[in-house]
Amino acid sequence: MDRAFHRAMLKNSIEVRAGLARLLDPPMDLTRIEAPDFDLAMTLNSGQVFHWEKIGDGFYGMIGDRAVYVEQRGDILKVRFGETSKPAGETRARPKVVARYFALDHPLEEICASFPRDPVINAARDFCRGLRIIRQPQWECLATFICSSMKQVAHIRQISQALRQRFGQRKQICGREVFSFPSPDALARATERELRKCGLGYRAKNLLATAKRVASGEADLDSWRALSERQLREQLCELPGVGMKVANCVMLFAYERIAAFPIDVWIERVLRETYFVGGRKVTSKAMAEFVSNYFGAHGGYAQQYLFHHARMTGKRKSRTRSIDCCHQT
DNA sequence: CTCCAGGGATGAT
DNA sequence: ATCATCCATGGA
Repeated sequence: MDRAFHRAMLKNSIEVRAGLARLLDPPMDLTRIEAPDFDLAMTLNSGQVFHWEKIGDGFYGMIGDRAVYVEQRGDILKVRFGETSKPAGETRARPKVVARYFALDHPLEEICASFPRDPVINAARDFCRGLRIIRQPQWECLATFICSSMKQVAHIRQISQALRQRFGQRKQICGREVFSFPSPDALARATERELRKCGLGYRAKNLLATAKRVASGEADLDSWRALSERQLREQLCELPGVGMKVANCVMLFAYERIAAFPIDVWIERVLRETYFVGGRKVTSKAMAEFVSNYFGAHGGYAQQYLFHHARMTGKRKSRTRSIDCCHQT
């Protein structure tokens, strides 16, 4: 009977563990949000935002200071917010916040229809159906892209995660930990050495200097929303670690300036191979002028589609192409 | 192992 | 105004 007792305990233990495991699963009472013409996974993996983690069917991350779980079922998003530390923790998801973050109001059909017609942008448009330019918090976006210089997307994700874990606030969603992006003050109080421990390398100095400017109010990111495109770019470029490319990313991803056209190594490769074939000595100014004229008012979207398509179809410098012709698995 | 990455600041032409 | 060089780090 002693053995029977142990068996009963073991069974009980297993059932308890199974119950706990169920609690850690995404809960059933998810808020449903209609999201037609939207591809959540492609949007979150397109190199515009770096902290969402895919586990199972959904993504765990944060929108502002709220922990969020979100998964896509066809044209429906199922969402849950984590408990907030603010008045009487409510966990009801607020669809408006999610819809705004994922820019579900952007008229994608209209935007895509405004693209010029050529084989390269056509292919990118078809490949990236449902990819949206999301609305990111300004500081989070600015700081992350200061860290992005000469880093691969995987590295940026790693740096973002390290900064969040070390300097952000821990939250919980569906039994998992997520961390908020640290405030300007939190980073401004850090030392360069501490930042370097997050894998920042030489970017630590720039991030720290910019954090101090923002924390002190010398740089008022929110008030810059009223500026013209040119004025906004000017202000951003005065911040340490921010040049044309990063400024355009922040304008595109955090200021709704969807004409902004960041030119990184991938996009430059596409431009040179597609629109500047043979032409030597193409200055960066000439490229910026060309894309502004050619892609127009929604150039940022065209840029993001070209970027994601080029990256996913892996067209780096012609690699050792020896065995990708006729092998079978 | 080597290669390269969502670049920017700096100093020399 | 354009150009070369250096800057750290780690995934592929």
